[in-house]
Amino acid sequence: MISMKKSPKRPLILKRKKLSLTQREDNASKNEQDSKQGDLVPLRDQKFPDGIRIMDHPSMPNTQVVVIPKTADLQSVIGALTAKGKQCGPQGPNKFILLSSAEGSVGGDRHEISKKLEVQTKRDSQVASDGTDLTLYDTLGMSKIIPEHANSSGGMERNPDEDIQGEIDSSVMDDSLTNIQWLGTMNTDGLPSYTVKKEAAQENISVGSQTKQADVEIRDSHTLKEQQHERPPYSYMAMIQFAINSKKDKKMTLKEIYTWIEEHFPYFRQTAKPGWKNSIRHNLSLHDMFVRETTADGKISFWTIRPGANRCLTLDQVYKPAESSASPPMLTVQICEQKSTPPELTQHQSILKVSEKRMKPLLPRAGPYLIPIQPLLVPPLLMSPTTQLSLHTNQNAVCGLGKTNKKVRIAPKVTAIPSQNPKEMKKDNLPTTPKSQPSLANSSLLSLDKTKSSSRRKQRLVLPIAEEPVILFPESSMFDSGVSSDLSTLQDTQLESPIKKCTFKTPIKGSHPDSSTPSKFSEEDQVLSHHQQAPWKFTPLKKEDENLFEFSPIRTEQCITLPEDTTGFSFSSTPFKDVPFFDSPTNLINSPAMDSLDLPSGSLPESSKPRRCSRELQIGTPGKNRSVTEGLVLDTMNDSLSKILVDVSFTWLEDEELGMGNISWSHLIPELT
Amino acid sequence: MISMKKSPKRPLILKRKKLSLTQREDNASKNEQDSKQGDLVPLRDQKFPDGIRIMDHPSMPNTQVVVIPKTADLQSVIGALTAKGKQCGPQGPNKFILLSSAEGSVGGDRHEISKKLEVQTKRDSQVASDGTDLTLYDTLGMSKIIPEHANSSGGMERNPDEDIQGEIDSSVMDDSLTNIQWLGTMNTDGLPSYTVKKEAAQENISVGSQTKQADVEIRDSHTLKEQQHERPPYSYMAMIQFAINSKKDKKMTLKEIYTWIEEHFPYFRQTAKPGWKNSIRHNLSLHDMFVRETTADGKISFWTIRPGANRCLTLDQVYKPAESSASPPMLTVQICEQKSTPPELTQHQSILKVSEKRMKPLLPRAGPYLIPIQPLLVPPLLMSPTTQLSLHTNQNAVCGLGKTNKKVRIAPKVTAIPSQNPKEMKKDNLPTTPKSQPSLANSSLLSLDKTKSSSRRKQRLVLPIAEEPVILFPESSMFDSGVSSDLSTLQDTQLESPIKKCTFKTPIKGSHPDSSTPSKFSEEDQVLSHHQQAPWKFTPLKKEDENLFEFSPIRTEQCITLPEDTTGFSFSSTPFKDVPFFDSPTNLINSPAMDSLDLPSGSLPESSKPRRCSRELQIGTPGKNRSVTEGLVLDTMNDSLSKILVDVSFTWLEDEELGMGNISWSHLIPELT
DNA sequence: CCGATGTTTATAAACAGCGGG
DNA sequence: TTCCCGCTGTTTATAAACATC
Ligand SMILES: [Mg+2]
Ligand SMILES: [Mg+2]
Repeated sequence: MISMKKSPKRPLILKRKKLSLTQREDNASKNEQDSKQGDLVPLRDQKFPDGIRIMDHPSMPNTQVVVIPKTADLQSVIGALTAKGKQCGPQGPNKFILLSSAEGSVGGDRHEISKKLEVQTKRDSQVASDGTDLTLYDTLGMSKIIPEHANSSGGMERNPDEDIQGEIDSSVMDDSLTNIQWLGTMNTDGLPSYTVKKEAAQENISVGSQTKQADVEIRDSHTLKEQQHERPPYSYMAMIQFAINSKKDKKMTLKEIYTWIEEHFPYFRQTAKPGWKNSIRHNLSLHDMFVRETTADGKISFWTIRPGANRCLTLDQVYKPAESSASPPMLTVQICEQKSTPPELTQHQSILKVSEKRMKPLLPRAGPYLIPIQPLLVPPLLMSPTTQLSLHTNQNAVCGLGKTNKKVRIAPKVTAIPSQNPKEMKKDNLPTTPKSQPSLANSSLLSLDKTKSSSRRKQRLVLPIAEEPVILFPESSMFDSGVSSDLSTLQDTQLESPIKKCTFKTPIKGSHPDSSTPSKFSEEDQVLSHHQQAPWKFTPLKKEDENLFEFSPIRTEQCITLPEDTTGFSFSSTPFKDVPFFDSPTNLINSPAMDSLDLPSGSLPESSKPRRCSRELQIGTPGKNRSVTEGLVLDTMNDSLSKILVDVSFTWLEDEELGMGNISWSHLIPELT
Repeated sequence: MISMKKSPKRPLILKRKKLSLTQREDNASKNEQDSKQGDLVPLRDQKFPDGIRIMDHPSMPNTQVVVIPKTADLQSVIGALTAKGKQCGPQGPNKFILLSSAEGSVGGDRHEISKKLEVQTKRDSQVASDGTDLTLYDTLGMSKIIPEHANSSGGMERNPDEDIQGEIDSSVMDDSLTNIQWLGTMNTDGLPSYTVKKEAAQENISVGSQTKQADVEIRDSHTLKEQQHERPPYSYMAMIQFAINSKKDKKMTLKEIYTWIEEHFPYFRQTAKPGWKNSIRHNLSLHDMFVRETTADGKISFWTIRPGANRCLTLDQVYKPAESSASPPMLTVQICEQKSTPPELTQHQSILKVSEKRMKPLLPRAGPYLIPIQPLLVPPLLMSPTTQLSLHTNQNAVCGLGKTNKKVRIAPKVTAIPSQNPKEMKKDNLPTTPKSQPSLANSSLLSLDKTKSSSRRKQRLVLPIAEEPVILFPESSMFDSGVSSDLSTLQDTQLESPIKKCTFKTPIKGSHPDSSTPSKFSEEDQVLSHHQQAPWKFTPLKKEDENLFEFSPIRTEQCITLPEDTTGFSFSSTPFKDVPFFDSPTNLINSPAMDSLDLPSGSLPESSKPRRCSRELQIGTPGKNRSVTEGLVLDTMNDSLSKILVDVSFTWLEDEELGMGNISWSHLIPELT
């Protein structure tokens, strides 16, 4: 009761999860190629017959980009690459970014904007409310999460071990609803309708005037004024990036950022508590990705995105058709502007915003997070059945996904189950000795809540060599860009409707475990008892199980801070071909171990210009000539295969190279099963 | 009402504040030495006649250490250094660490531990409750804050423009009380006495067994068991450092950290909500200073402090006598273990834990923050009266402090006004159009609350040359070590006693301004109305005044991540004379501009040992041979003069050099006025 | 003196991964 | 063996306390 409506505090994360595909242990000796799954092609000899091209990634150590023709056998390729990666070990290429050299637009690949925000060059038109989203279910653990993959619209149960494998499911999930929600209207739960009208609302525009133009972009949209506005599915970090990147010079004052966000996300003007601005400032300060600059006279402060950290995320990238076919694709994964960041980008989730197709508002975690794909695709490829994988490797080794598959949303398809689909997620494990977090399980709308699971980043880095030199920050940073999914209204519903008489603390999670990550529920209990001293303290330290982690990369871009040129590589607009990271990709194939420190820095022009990041150079058409393409990341150190969206803008990879167009691995995947 | 007792969420920060001493604008041409204040001595010719020695700091760029005999004219020296700094500009030395070569123990310099925690080698004994703390008042803005500098014990008002200048005031402020509070007992406000007994309490010890020994240190102390325990004045970050640094190998598992903290700070075992562990984990992940390592087999994770970021903070440093007279002093500012961090430490607050004298629990911000000293000391030295300084520069230019002086606590003296001194802080500006935050002004105990102010770090970096090369991260990091002050119980009192009928929202802060930094009060208002939708949204963007900031350093240690040796410079114990940073200090005097990148790295033995931070080498007597000495930092780029505590352990500065002993600038300062 | 802007710290939470039962 | 649960880690959201201008 205390907490009224208000959207869920943090955007509920939709899909994440690291899929372990192989054994990962050090039985590398036997898994070279005898991965008893059959068709293990060329072995580790990169002489892929199918016209596959492999080249080193210009900025990420131990990473290679593999361009595969659509006709190639993906499974074979993955098997071969995995073997190669395993063979090379931590010092050789162990991460592969797979791109299709053919082009194919997935069914439901492009969506319509569903609203007017940033209308421009929309491709085909498919109303978001009916948008066909590509949804995948991963077959990992989390058994309690029922598929709830509704083929038509309402979410009905789906028994496990079923479809899960083609995965490209353009069913109109209730998710479509969610997509629209955040745009306004769609108020879900009946809350006291406190339409606190904010009459002023226009000074924002006036203030925005200082910034010349460059963001004349939207503004037309909102026909919806005093709605209620759902919270957008983007994190503050993502929205700030959207805002800053919308300016040609990539600089914005705090006020402009406020204004931009308010204009593009009415939620913050209409519904959000005033504290949201505090959060914006907090994010600007907290993330070293955001750097404050000042005019020469020190009179004005601008916020910029640290060169090298700017993935040039823009709202239209995730919200608009993206009209990718425009400019030449280039694999800009993270190089963008700087050269001074050798060892940082290593992480397997280092690419770009993931999973949301163009113009899909409700992206399932746009940040650098990986969007895992079905594990069954790969497991068969290599290694033995992996006797003791993480947990579920075995069960889903067969393409028939057993129950317990989690839904994973892939880029384009927005069918993310809106909020009104009472699909019972395993609906039976509810009342049992509930000890897990939320399972509050109230009837309607909360189904999705428990269902989605996600995956973060770091954690469990298989540490190449343990105590080696140079490894100081093995995988380091790969600052995440913050776009996340949400599905909102879930949390809320739980809070508001459930009157939760004092004792109605679904035993689940009533007494917090020692590690005590606060849960919404335990908190509520507190509230009920009026902060009644709560029997805190649980004689700590229950067990002793240590986890096996490794090094954990430092989370903030190391950024050698050397000369820090930046001038030439703003990227974002005109594909800077001037700086050929690698001219001939082919001759780089099979490049041996490249230490994490000596990667790209040398290949860039050492014009040690001090600061001035990418500023002037990245003016060009904002968000235009960048095209996002689906790709896969194979991390042999991790034994993971993840789906990503690659922001293609790589000099050496011209249009003809990778077919540009919206390559959809989702289409390729079915071929494997 | 909702929020019961519970210590204030964040340790209330005691003293911080950057004092601007000069005009800072670009009228540098005229301020060379004609600072119409008279006695501007040797000009910028470093030929200081008084036997002053100047040497470059081994790790901080553009920083020199100046050792001044007690007999020297401080004012003159500062004036000369300032002129020099201004002359050299951003590329030359512009920060000076001033140390006294004589030794003098300030009155009330050493305090007793007041409790038993870590009893060992206490110097003289002066009970903390009666500890004579050195307190300064800065004469900056914040007019509402009355001096409340009680010469005896109770805090009585003191009219402005008075004493403020000798500043070394050993009056027994009620602060002494505060010091003890957090040790246990001292429960201040009457809270429902929920002595939730934690019977188990011993498993912690059992768990701690895995860590051999090395932290047998305390454990004796608590005669106070089921007290109520005040929250310690240290941040989580600081406590984690205390914990990790207590281990010989500087590694700890999460559990061990939990245990260590619980054992040393009963508050977390007895009083804190279970969420504190979540906070610990959060801090470990969030701060890149904490790095997770894993055993070769990947079975166990240890948390370590990133080499180069470890200031080797230990609880006994801030809580024990420190018995500094033991080993030879060495200016170890931040070198400690690594060499690979050239450009980071630059910041003017880069030294060590500040302000708390030995064994003072309630340190006023132990982190890298600077403890500013009286501004009036310097203003007269240089520059014109600064016609339009920040705000108050003029008014306090005279040593007579006008009203509006804030209290600033200096290292040793703990007299920080406990919580029961109803000194009316300006007691008159209370009811006026209250718009400021707390001024809730309930009778007793809240006086101190509003009084203390502090100072953060970054913000307003005068940017040496604006768009210059190399300046990429001007002052960069200087990760703060998190020790902060608290004075606790303040916040609480406000919350509990004031029943605050729903409408009793002291108009003060009732309607939040546009920037809306949430305030405790507006929150309470919310609570009263049961989260009543609150009239959010305030048509934002009031004025337009831009601030004049500059670059703002990235907040997390840049750490070049090169070889990353670390082996040799653990520091902390035996003064490593083996690594003479600068043999002959004198010949380094007046060293010209030294770029921020090429400073110390060359002077260290390049044994590029990969990781293994400082681990094995810094075993020695924990917290023993380091001695903390007061010093001043003159930053000519900033025109600031700040008082710091220097952890002396610098090879080239032997005992005889800087008299070791507790040099107290507070004593020197009076000479200037 | 206040409000906008910046910096940090504290807490709560949502998840992911893993290991033990 | 499975599955569930708790501990460990990672991030994001918010509220706050301060600082600076
Ligand atoms: Mg920042
Ligand atoms: Mg960390």
